[in-house]
Amino acid sequence: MTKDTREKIIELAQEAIATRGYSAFSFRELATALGIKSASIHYHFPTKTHLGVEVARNYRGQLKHAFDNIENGYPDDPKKALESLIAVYRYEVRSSQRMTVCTMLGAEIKNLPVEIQTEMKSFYDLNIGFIERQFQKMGYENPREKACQLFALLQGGLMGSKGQNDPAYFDVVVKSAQLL
Amino acid sequence: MTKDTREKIIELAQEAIATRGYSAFSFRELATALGIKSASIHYHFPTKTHLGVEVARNYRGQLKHAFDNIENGYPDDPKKALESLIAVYRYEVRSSQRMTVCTMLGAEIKNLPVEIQTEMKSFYDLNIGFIERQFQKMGYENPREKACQLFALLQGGLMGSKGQNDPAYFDVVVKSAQLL
DNA sequence: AATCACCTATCTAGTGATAGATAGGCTTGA
DNA sequence: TCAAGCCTATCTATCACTAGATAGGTGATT
Repeated sequence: MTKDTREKIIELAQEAIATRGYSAFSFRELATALGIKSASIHYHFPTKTHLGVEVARNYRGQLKHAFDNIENGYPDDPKKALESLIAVYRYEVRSSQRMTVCTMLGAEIKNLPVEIQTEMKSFYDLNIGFIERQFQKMGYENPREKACQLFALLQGGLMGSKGQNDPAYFDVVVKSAQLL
Repeated sequence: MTKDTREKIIELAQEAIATRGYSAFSFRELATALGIKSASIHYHFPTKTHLGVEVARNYRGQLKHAFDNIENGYPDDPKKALESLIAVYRYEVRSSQRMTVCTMLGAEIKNLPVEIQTEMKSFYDLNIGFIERQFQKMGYENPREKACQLFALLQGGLMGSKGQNDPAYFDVVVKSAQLL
């Protein structure tokens, strides 16, 4: 019951961060959305930094979980696994107003409390690690490098689609990943 | 003399936006840096939106100017022209705390006044247009698509380098552009 | 040449709104 | 009974923004 509130706060904060950024969301706005008062959010998270860190950790967990699922689903089909990842991004491009938490916090990084800055590295490690493993399975010679390249393409493609308000941009960009 | 103040405000605001974002910079901080009062900034720019639009326009002008220079310098060497563009990004990666104005405002887009959102499209048109022209000169079959791909790579590479605090990431990412 | 009107660029002092944060009290269920 | 969860009420700091004043320069009229 009460645990729910805490989780809902994290969920809403995550959505807000991915959509408008860390510095642009407020306790009051989350509270209003939840039908409670901003003071009550401080009960669960003493400071905005605490909440931010928790969102980051939560996001990290979701990432890990999603990657585990994909890899369990396609243990011997790395190409399908990569396509699943791309499909997630494509879905975000087409159906949401959001960036990725990783992308948004990455852009804002110089304006974040150090505790959150620290979390950033793990987002990249998870994403690139997942991609790298697929490329390994595919027998590529420089799986790590290729992974960095694909991930940059995904991030750049997502950002560009939103910036130009053109979902097709993402598809065009990702097309070049067919040189996998 | 006095014209200078206005220009210095734009300059400082641009730096602040590229570093920490539109929603994270304040009139007071610019004023303090200039040794004046925030009220004086309102003399030059009635609202934050006005200033933001002016920064965007100014940035657009700088972009255009930089691209013109490169194209005049290498009218018959599109490869060198592209290398010049990449060198600019590489320099930003290694020597500054900044993102690009285009990258930063792109991430924040859902939190920007519409007047500034509108400017975004022109950043992409300029960047991608420049790259496309070089690919045309190089006789590529789908210069526009290739241009989108390279630009996404540059944006993603810049963001990733900052997010991981690893300049080498950019170099690794851009290496894949050697398939030009 | 002197005066009057206006402009530029800044100031002081303040507005109301909102930010994150805190102290202390009420309510409810185990 | 007592702690969890949320409340009211408030604080301090900062936000963008405004009103009104002032000092110094420009320029035209007399």
